[in-house]
Amino acid sequence: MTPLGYALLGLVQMQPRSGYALRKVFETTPLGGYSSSPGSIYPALKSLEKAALLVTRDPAGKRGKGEYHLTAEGGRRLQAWLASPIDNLGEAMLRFAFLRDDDRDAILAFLDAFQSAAQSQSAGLEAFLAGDASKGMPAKGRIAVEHGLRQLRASADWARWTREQYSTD
Amino acid sequence: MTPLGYALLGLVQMQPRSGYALRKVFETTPLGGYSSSPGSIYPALKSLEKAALLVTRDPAGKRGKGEYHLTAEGGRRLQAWLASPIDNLGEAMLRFAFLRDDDRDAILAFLDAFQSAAQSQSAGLEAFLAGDASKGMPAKGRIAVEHGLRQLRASADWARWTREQYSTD
DNA sequence: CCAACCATGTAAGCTGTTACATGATTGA
DNA sequence: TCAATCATGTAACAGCTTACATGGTTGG
Repeated sequence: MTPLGYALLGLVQMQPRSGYALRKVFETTPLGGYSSSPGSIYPALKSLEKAALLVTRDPAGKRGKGEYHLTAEGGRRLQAWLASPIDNLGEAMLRFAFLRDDDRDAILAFLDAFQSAAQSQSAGLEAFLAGDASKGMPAKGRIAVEHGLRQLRASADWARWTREQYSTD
Repeated sequence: MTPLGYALLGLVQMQPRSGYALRKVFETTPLGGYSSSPGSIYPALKSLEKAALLVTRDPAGKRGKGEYHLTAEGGRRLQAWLASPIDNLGEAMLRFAFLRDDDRDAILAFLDAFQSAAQSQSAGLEAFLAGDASKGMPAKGRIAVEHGLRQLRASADWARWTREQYSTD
């Protein structure tokens, strides 16, 4: 499953939607980074449907076409993804957006894991800069790595800040 | 041309290398984010060679196989890429690493453009948060966007900091 | 001599991009 | 009625990932 697939599952879980409505979300929000254009979304929806993670249900009073709903298996897969260990910080942010609002424990656990992943990646870059491997590198290479470090620190700061929001209210 | 292709051109320009040596660079530096494993690098090298942006030259006293060298056209393509307007900040960092150290003007121009791209993307996210499109969004969605904002601000800060390094020495 | 590393590839499969195609509905 | 937008797709192509295959060289 690709990030796009999980994004679709997550959006449908929040609220059943038609393919077109899902596309609109990607077009009008920063989620757009995970997709673009019908050429990826419709095939992805088809494949989720074939895998029985989504179903189209027709009615709901509206005259429109079918809306996608999450199946039980789809819900399980989404949950498993949300709870899996963090390896990729970019994908992790997508996960954060889909965590259940009422599951405070999961949110706090996520934030801790996210912060510690960011810190350990920072430590990796620092070790790289301190080590032999970076010796032959031109100055701008090292400065580019510094950019990566600043990004990781910003991520860790975000996690700290967000954790406060969630624990002190 | 993909980022990987440009990364290969840039590395070869810094110093002619064999395919294996190039792979090692990706394996042992943070540049690794742009590739992995032979399955992408060797085919990419072949295609750059077919496009006449790289050539293999055998000798150099060493008994090893051929090393890749940049052709005149390859140099032009690399230059054009380095000088093109910034649209993607991630790719821009790759470019920064390959800017010529002696071309101070280009470096300063890059940093200005990078900073202004980061700021304009920040402004875009802020506008999104202030606008109607974000109204229906759950709280965690907005907090995830805040993460994006912090990343962009960290990028802009990096550009300011780096610019100082380059102008005051 | 054998393990490790040098060194280069190929093939299958999946995703995503781009670009095009189609038809229905609706507001001016 | 005509343009815009709703709504859904398909086809060609390129790129990457994974996994496998193959041989040479070298240090212990």
